[in-house]
Amino acid sequence: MSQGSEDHNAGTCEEPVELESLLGYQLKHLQSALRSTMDETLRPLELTTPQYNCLEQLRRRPGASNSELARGAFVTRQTMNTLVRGLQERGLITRPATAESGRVLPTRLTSAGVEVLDQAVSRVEAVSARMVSPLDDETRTIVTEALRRCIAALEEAEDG
Amino acid sequence: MSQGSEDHNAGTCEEPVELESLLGYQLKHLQSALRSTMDETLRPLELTTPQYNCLEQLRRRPGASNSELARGAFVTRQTMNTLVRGLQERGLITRPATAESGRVLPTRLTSAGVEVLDQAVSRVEAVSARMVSPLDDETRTIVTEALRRCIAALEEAEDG
DNA sequence: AAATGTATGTCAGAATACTTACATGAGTCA
DNA sequence: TGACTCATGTAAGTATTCTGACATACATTT
Repeated sequence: MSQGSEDHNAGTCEEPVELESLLGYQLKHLQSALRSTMDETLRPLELTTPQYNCLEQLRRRPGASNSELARGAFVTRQTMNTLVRGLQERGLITRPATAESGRVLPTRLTSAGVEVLDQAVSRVEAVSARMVSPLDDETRTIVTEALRRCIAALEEAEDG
Repeated sequence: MSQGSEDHNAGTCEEPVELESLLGYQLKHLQSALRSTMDETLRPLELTTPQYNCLEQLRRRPGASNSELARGAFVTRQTMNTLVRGLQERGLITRPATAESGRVLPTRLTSAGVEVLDQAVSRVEAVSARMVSPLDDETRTIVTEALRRCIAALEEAEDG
């Protein structure tokens, strides 16, 4: 604390901590590396990482709505909408033109989509395996659980 | 379509693993939450997270080149260039119009930039502290080290 | 039934970041 | 010196994602 604020040139000139020891920095670095590697891996299938995420979500929740997919992929509805359209035009997913009950248009994988997704999954799993290869089982569990707690800590106090 | 390969529904229908147990998923989730929280925290200062990262880099490496900043922030030179211009127009950083020796235009924080950055740093550190608050010191070390190893594993085999 | 609140899908525009491309300066090597 | 390589800065165009806005459909309340 201490906000005498006058004689504290500390704010700027102190070299606070090594970047590499900051979780946020490592997080961003790893995310960047993972994204690059995944894009590279998926390029032969003409899929981007967000597109893959969309298909993957759909595999786990067949018939999901656009908004549901968006929440699961941590993007906005609008972003997911453009994503869905692209995949729809390519024939990888289907979506009814009109809603059955509400406004929800349940989306599903086509057989072509399943085919592409199968290839994508095996590639992505290989990347994922490579990423965690330096960690033993116990460490993986610890890290995953730790990240889960960090997420909760960030989100709990947020109003929305 | 329908090819002989009907009886291997394994590729798609198997529910492979819980999403929450996948490191990549948790990574994305946490990154998303962190980004949102940081943007929210920095909004009163009229700074976005990328802009903050730029200033923060500059604090650690005064006189860094645009390309250097880009690498440190995991964005392209061009992206950092637009970022730098915006901050320059706002008077938070300075950049010589012409290069002294090579083509490098060393960038530095202005006193106004230092002032804003100081406020930003304290806010961001609060967010960061909240994020890691559920972890004890040992776990933080383990997680940070684990992420470092994952980064290395992803990057080592890459030609890029 | 009417009003309200919530969730969805979608359009339009702006912000953001990337890819491609080119020119310039410096270092290396013949 | 000249050719080659590499890194930098920048421009133009594209792609991606967001914010703001609006209409629709259902549930709840009055």
